[in-house]
Amino acid sequence: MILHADLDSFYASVEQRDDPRLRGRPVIVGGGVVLAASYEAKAHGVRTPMGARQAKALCPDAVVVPPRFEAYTAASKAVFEIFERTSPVVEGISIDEAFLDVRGLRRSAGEPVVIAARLRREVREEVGLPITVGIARTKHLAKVASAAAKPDGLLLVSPSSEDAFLHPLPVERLWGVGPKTTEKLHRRGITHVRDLARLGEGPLVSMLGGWAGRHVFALATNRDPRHVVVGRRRGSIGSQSAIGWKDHTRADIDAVLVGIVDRVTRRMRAAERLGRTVTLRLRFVDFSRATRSATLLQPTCSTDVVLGAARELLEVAWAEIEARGCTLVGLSVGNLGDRDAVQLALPFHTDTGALDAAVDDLRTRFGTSAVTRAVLLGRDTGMSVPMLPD
DNA sequence: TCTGGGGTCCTAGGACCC
DNA sequence: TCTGGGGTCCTAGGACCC
Repeated sequence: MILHADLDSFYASVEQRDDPRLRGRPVIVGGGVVLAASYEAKAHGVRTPMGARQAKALCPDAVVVPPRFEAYTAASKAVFEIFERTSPVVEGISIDEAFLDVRGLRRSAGEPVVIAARLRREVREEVGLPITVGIARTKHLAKVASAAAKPDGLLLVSPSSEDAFLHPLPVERLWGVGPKTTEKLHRRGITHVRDLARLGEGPLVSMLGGWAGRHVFALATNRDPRHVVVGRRRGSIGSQSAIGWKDHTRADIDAVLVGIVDRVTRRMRAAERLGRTVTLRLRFVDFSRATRSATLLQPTCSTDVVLGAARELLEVAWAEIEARGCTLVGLSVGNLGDRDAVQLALPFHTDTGALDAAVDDLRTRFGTSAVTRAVLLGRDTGMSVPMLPD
């Protein structure tokens, strides 16, 4: 069985832990925007990412506190230490959640429910934070189960009750179905998971596209072969900055760019990572975005090299920015692409079912992100898999 | 619901190579 | 001189997640 462990309202819970006056009160972490809201605040309809003004209107009693990222990082580290000693197979998803594979631990540690209850108790006692755990046979079910059990809960979806659990859920509860997909489905009268399962794969593929359609159908029919992958490393490091509504000169924007590039390359050096692709993301007043990227001949973490590339990209983009007649309000630089790929040749497949199975197999063994390309060309395929970290 | 900063994954098309 | 299959790498954008 797989556990999905998810800290509740993480940032807000850390604030309530560290300041007793905040306990039992609605707490909002953030400045201009809500980064996290305690359950007391959520009860008033406060959500993330909501503007602070709107949040205050919904919940006038809320205490707004600025974020303390060092405290969250430290708390996360402490919780992950508990994860690691609970199971050797832990896959971190973000600062506040992880999957734990507890198959094979029955003998030494007990039933999954017992392991999960102990995990919750230890996180509460040792780190002082509430955490919710979903338990199921697959990652997806465990994830959906923890969401259903929040806050401070524990939910086991037993193998015999999987469809009964999944089918009555609204489509947007599936992990990977966001606002756009939900809207597409709702327009066609598809509101619940059981509707997706009944509809079949074909109609979903024509509605949502190849991958998305197959993915959503697989989740709705409770097929999720993904394994818990240990030791995943992030594939990119980036930083961004909102630069405000007023008009900016080239010099203003360049100053922001210098700051962002400095931050990114510092973090790259700290993480001992190199990148080859510099990506410049621009955000406009109407919240549209544009991306410009350039790939260097050699991977680097040098501030000067990345800044040079970012400046060139900005130069190219500038004309388009002006043509757009839109004020630039955000800027970000990311750097990625240092994964060294090795080529794998797949056996010759004449039917897509066998090919998909082979691809799925690689994905479960190496992780979804590891298999970067699987092209079906006629009846042949090529695929590249990056070398795994040590 | 009108938006912060950090990410992941997939798609489609073009340049280029043999 | 033109056409073609098979393939890699790069760029840009969309959708999603926390």
